[in-house]
Amino acid sequence: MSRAAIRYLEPIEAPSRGVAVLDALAEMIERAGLQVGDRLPPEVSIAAALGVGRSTIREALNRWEGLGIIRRRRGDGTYLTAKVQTSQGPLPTMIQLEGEAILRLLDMRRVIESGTVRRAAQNATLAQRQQISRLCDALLQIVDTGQPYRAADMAFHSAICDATGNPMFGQVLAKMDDALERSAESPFSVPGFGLASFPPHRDLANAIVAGDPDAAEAAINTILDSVESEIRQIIAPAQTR
Amino acid sequence: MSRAAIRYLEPIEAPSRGVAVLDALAEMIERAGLQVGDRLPPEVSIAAALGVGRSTIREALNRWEGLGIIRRRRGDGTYLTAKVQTSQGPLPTMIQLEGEAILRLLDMRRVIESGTVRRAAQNATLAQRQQISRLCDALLQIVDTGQPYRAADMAFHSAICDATGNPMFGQVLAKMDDALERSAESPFSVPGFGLASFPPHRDLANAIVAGDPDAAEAAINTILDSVESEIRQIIAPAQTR
DNA sequence: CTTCAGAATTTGTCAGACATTTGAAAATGA
DNA sequence: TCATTTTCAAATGTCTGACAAATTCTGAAG
Repeated sequence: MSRAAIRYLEPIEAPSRGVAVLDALAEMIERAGLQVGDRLPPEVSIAAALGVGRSTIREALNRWEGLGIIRRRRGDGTYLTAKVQTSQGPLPTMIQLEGEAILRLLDMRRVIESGTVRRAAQNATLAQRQQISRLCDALLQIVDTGQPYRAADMAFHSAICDATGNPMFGQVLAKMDDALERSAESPFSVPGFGLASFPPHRDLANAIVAGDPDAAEAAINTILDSVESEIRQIIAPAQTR
Repeated sequence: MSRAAIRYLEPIEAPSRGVAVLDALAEMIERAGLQVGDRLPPEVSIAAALGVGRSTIREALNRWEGLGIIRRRRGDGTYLTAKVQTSQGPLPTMIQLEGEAILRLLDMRRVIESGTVRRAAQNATLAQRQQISRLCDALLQIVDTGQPYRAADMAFHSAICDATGNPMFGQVLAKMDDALERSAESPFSVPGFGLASFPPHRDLANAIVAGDPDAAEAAINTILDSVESEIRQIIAPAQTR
């Protein structure tokens, strides 16, 4: 029964209830041991337990729904669709949740990027392969000299997307890039972010030029592995365990 | 003046106002030419122009705020902090698809679906595997008896998405489904569409239950192959190239 | 021209009400 | 007894109205 979970809620008094509500909810979910698929207490109960209006609860839950953390079904209830890890520390739970959303986005990106490089390795024209190799050289040189690499990186990956023959890959990856950059704790704002991921770029370019889809997929996975580990370090610095 | 922008809003009547409001807002922002940093019209004006309550507007804006698209300042207004990607997901709303665009979307879908079933085969819990197997049985029986299979098919794939542990896969695939259905030449409006793709569904369910990612990917590719060939037959006559 | 008080505007929150949908218990029928 | 239909309680979706709080604009006083 989801009813039992509401006893883990205490009235809140902090200013800016919006974020406070999310913190209280995250704590409740953890302490009540709610799992993915479980139903949350109804909005009216949550509102009553926290001593706030239902509108406030709904506004908070809307944000979570946008992030894919919960799913609501009219006439039924609200269900948990993703794991909520508060990490039990002094870290603001809200930040933590956004971090999990970033990791999910990156996982999504890994899938699309795998398909992209495979198709690029198979479908690229000779001119496109030369262009990719050239842009990779330019990118690595810029990184070596310590200059801002963002533009060159995007040009490199953009060329790969063009080589797939399906412009949708480029559009979708650009959207996901935007979403990452605009995130609350954008990894791109961290100085030196992503440097470890550049050496494998040479492997990726070589694999595409050689027309080897498996090697290209392996290379992009290596790149994304290092990016993911860097992001994990950013969003979970207190996980000393 | 942000006031001028509200004339691009027209009353909406679709069911489920929440998403309709976001679409209307995105269209307004585009048509009014609002840039990053510009102020949106006040909530009351938007609500009045759309003919909905302010609560509905606020719920929609809250999702955007959670995604970092807008920033709100109490007593001041709401400002655009990022280029609007219509609707909330990482995928753009591909409003009108026709001809080759459908095939490109299907190729995109093949990539995402491959990643989805692989993750489902690896991460699904025992209960989720049983649920998937059960839903597959129900789906095949419905198809055999000639009943409308759309709902059962969506339930089956939805269960697979849930099993990935990453709700974004479900969101993205649902959005692609919507795009296909809304398409000018929607394959779903063709009677008997997709029937050939159902026998391999059993293989897909078995592979996920057995936890075999490679077999699951092979099965989903077989399914999508038959769907693609059917779509080609539908759209090919119109393109007597 | 500068400064400051107050009005106007805008978002944040609350309360109550009704609509719509869902799920399950209860009633009905064979 | 079992299957089907009806009814009803519960939950989310939406609207209205109101007030609080913060910001910006306005205008008068110095």
